Amino acid sequence: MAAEYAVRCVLYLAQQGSDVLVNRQEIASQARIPDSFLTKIAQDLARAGIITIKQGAKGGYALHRPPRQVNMLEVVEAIIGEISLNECVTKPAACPASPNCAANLVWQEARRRVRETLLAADFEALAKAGACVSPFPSPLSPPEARP
Amino acid sequence: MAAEYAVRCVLYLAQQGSDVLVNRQEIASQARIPDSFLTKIAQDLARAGIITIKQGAKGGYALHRPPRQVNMLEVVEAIIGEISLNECVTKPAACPASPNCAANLVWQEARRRVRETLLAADFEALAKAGACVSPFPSPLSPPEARP
DNA sequence: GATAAATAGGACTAAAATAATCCTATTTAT
DNA sequence: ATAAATAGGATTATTTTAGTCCTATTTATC
Ligand code: SF4
Ligand code: SF4
Repeated sequence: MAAEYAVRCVLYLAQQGSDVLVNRQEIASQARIPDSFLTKIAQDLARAGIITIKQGAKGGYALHRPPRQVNMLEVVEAIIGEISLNECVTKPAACPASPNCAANLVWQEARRRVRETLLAADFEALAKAGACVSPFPSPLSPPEARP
Repeated sequence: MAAEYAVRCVLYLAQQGSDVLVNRQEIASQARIPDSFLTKIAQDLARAGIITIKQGAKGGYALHRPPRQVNMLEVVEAIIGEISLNECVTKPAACPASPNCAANLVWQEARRRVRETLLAADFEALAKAGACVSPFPSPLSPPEARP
C-alpha cells in the first residue's frame, strides 16, 4: 500500500497546484491514507525531492515542482526502491547464471517497459484526467476552502 | 523465489526435451531449488498443465507440451497468480476511485506490457539461448547420463 | 518569550506473505 | 513384497509490510 498511498498523496497535492501547502490531516483524510503512516511516506517523498515539508504551526506538505515534472515512476520508487521484478535484474550477483541467462533478459525487458510506462505518467496529466482522489464517489467531506 | 524456481525448473525440463522424465532431486540440484520446496512448486505447475508428474518408483517430472508452447507468463502466474502490480488493477472493488482513475489506467498499461513480454518468452527460445540452468559457471556435478 | 499547532523521527508492534521443512500416505516398478 | 519415488497436509521460521506511538523539534502568533 505504501507506494499507492504515495501516488495518492502526490496526486492530491498536484490537484491543489504546485507549491500549495496542505496540512497532513487533510491529505490523509482526502486521499484515504492512515495519518500516522503518511508521516513516513512523506519523509521518503521529501528525501526524493518530490515534496517539501514545512514544519511547525501552519505547516504541511507541498509539491516541490510543477506536477508536469513529477511522474509515477519516481514516486513509486521513492517508496519501494528500484522496481526490479526479479532480484537478478538489479543485483546480478544474486544469481550466478545471470550473465548468460535468457530469462534474465526477459525480466530486464519487462522491467524496462514497466518503468517506461510509469515514467511517462506525469502528475499534470493524471490530475487533469480527474484521477484518483478528487472525484471520489465515497461520501467524504470536502476540505475547508483555502483562502 | 517460488516463481523464479518454477522458471528454472521448467527451463531445465525444456533443455532435456519435452516428455523426458526427470527425477525431482536432479532438477532440484541442477536448478538450485530446495528439494522439498520443489514438491510444492511442481504441484502448482502440474495443476496448470505445464508439467506432468509421474509418481512411484522411477517417477519424476516432465514437460507436458513442447517447450515452444510454454511461456514465462503462464509459469510465473501458475505460482503467484495473476500479475497485477497494483491491487486495483485486477480487483477494481479494492478502490472506489478505480472506475475513474487515470493512475489505474497507467497501472493497467504497465501490467499489460509486463504480461505481454513474459508471454512472448517461450521456453524453446529460452533453452536455445543457453539460458539459466545448464551453463552454470558454478561447480555442480552434472547429472548421470540418461540412457 | 510563551504558547499552541504542526511535523520529525525513532522505537515499537501487529499482521501478512513468503520460504521452507517434515511427516505420513500413496503410487508404481521390479 | 519391497523399495523407490512423489503427494499433500500440517507446521514452522523468516522476512516484509503496514501501521502506531511517543518524545523532540520547529514555527507562527499573541
Ligand atoms: S536463472 Fe536467470 S532469471 Fe533466474 S535468477 Fe538466475 S539469472 Fe535470473
Ligand atoms: S486511487 Fe487509482 S491507482 Fe490508486 S488504488 Fe485507487 S484506482 Fe488504483
